[in-house]
Amino acid sequence: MTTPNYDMNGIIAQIAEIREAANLILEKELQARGLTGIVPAHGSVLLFLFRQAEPVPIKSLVRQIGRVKSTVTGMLYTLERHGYLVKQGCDQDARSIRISLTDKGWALKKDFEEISEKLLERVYGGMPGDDRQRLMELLAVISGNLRG
Amino acid sequence: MTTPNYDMNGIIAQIAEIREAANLILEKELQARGLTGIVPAHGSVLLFLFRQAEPVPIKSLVRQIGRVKSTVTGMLYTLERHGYLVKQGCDQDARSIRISLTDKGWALKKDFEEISEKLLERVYGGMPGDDRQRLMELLAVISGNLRG
DNA sequence: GACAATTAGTTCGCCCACGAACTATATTGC
DNA sequence: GCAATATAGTTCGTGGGCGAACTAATTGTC
Repeated sequence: MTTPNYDMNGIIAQIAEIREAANLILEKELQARGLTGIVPAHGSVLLFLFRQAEPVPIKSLVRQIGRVKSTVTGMLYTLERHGYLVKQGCDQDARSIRISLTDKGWALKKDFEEISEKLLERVYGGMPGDDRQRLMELLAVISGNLRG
Repeated sequence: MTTPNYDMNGIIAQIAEIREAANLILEKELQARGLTGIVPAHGSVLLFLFRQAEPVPIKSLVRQIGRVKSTVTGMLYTLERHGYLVKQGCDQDARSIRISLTDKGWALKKDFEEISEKLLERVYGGMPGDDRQRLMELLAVISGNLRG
């Protein structure tokens, strides 16, 4: 269960495996902290909301996090149901709904930062700084190749 | 939709992005070839079945591909429904179900190989061989760090 | 041989993820 | 002013992914 074994396209399989392993670690850490209802996929939503001082329309969230509207609708429903955020109507535009974190939501910020740092340490381990740098450069190249 | 933008843990975000981009390319390629009902997640299942000369119990598939039983049940249902594989009872063990590719399933082998190669070229682009090697080494380190 | 413990698979509930269709409001054009 | 169009979100159907509970058959034990 922990280690996928399909050896299709070397790198891509390797990359998929790393991503899954990282997600697993995040899930465990969330669980260890008793943060129910939060899953790794919520990370991008939370990170975005942590940067907002005021309620923001869902639209701007969607624009930022690289997820489709309907997916966002679902995640927001989950986060709202667990009391991490609230929705409110907008006076200027009746179609728009503005979302903001509750106190319970803001309380995640510290956990988020701590968990992120912890994961990062775990990922790199004792890898030297210049190797880390090189790795990021090479990944950036690949990312660019796929984007083009 | 193409470029997720959450910049949480540099590498992990980068890795997640690459994986998603690769999946997107695979989906497009599958669609371009008219291979309906097949999604990237089926890759590990197919790769496993391509290596089997005879019907194999689901159990051994589960052991190999790093997915939980219930997930495999679902994927097999999909692949069966689309005519890529068949299930048959086992004489020795009435609990066991043996699966095997149909002709339509075996026909995927060629596509699979071509698409894999194409993706690999796309991923690496003009990256020199020693850089590729170095990248794989560094990824292996990270993979090891997460596994431990 | 009877009963307990394993094992193989399925089912169910929950979640992310997508696209297509839909509702309701806002804008634009004339 | 009003019809056409664009925009914000939701809903629905499909599918992967997980864990927990369940069924049925097998194996182990006494």
